[in-house]
Amino acid sequence: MELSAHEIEFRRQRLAHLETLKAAGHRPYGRAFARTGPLADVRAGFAEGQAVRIAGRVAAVREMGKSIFAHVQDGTGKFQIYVQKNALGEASFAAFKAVDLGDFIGVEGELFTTRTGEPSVKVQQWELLAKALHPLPEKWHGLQDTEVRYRQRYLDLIANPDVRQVFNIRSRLLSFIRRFLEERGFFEVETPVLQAMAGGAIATPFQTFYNALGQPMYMRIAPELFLKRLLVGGYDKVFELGKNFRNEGLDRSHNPEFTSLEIYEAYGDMGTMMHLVEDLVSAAAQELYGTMRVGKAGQEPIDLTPPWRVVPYHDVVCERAGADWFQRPVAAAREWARAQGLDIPDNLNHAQVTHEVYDKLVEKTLWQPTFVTRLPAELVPLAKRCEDDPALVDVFELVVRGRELAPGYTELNDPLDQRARLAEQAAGDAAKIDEDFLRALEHGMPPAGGMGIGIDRLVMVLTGEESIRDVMLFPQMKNREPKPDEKPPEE
RNA sequence: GGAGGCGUAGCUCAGUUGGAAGAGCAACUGACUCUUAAUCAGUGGGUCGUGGGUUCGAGCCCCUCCGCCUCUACCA
Repeated sequence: MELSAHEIEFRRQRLAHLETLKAAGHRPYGRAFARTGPLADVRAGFAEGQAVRIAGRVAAVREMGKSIFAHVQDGTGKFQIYVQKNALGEASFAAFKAVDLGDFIGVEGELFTTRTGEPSVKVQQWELLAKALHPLPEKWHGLQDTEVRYRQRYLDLIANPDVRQVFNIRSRLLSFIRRFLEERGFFEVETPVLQAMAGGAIATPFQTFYNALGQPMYMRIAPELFLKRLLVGGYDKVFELGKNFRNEGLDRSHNPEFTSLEIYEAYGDMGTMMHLVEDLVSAAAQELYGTMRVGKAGQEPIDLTPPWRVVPYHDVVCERAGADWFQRPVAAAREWARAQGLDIPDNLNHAQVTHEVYDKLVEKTLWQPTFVTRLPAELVPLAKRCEDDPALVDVFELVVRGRELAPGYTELNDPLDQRARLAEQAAGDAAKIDEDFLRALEHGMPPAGGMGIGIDRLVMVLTGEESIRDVMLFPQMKNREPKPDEKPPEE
């Protein structure tokens, strides 16, 4: 990339400072530095006059002639240091003036409190740990440009402390989920991401090629079919926490690569799963926030206190479209839907019109956690039919903030029905039927409840973030096309 | 895929009717031994996303392309 005159000048200055520091005996990029502890711990254990060693990135410098105040920042917070000429000596103090914003330094000194009451370190010795050759983003407004924030997330993390909070929550959530499930006897497993056939959901997979085997491969779109093989194999309670990949568009609730939690429990059903997810999510909120009411200030809070509302698909559609909805002729249904502003082609049958109504008019109004149950069978090929109505399946969709958060099923364990429904879905293309999975089912899979929950969307619910990109450290971004006269240099 | 918005200094942003490219922070020089958005004085820094067009003259108007954001569509 071409550098502007300003960038060239900036780099020249920083390299000159680096030379100054080297001449003063500093290593430009240091080795391990034994710290008293992270900055938050030093602050928590503050004792006047105590000797400490701390390290971090220089986040602010205020020079005042023969003394300098600065802040260093690490993963836990910031801490002020006080650098005095008569404490360091002429040479060391002069060298410190070549320290730039963004550099990493380690200091040794003693704790004291300034006149304004700020805990600080009076520096006796310091060393350079790493020189930064680029400027930090502006300190007051932070880094606003969304593109830079996502493409260079490290700058976002340095400049915008709130961003770090979101990812701390995400990390603690994952840890909590593992603890919660393990305490209940679930076993964490890992199943293939690279698959010869991508099943378990309806989605376009990413395709790749395995050279050694000479065969096409796919990135998984769901772990479901492998987890069910484990039920066949005798694992009663399993879960997998991992990435799925779907070759689709991206928007603020979809990233092509996303994290899901899938859970299966033998001898259970969808009701088992409803209780489990209710307990899991409400306990997570309690653990992470100390309350079950979550969301950003200014948003309508989400109340995760159990029990959550349970409503059949039939009823929730009738609430919006009228009690006689399912008795109306399809033409009348289409007409009503169009009057509501939906785009309904003439070839949609009644069930399809109903689903449009649910998708476009109902789901987005379900703000507080709601289990929508008893969905039409054709929407869900891997779930068991309801005992009292074979046209419906025994599933729930958990909807929060108008968005689907988690589906759960009473899993289909009848291999003959499963074959028929996969065949219907494959529409005559035998290559799309996972025979290996069907063979496993034919060996007998215990009745089971299963569910999947989108971790990214769960983090969105908990943190109140509106975009999936704000809960993923490195969201998918489009490549910037190099200009024709600016080909990457060959090396 | 479609519609709209945005792209100006390292960062955050102004830029009037088409008429000499600006501010704050950051940087540099100097002063200052309790500052914390330090202060004060001074200096440097621009391919106005890209390529073309209209015009005497374009940051501004028109077209192409690139990227980001929002909506929409596809997709569960």
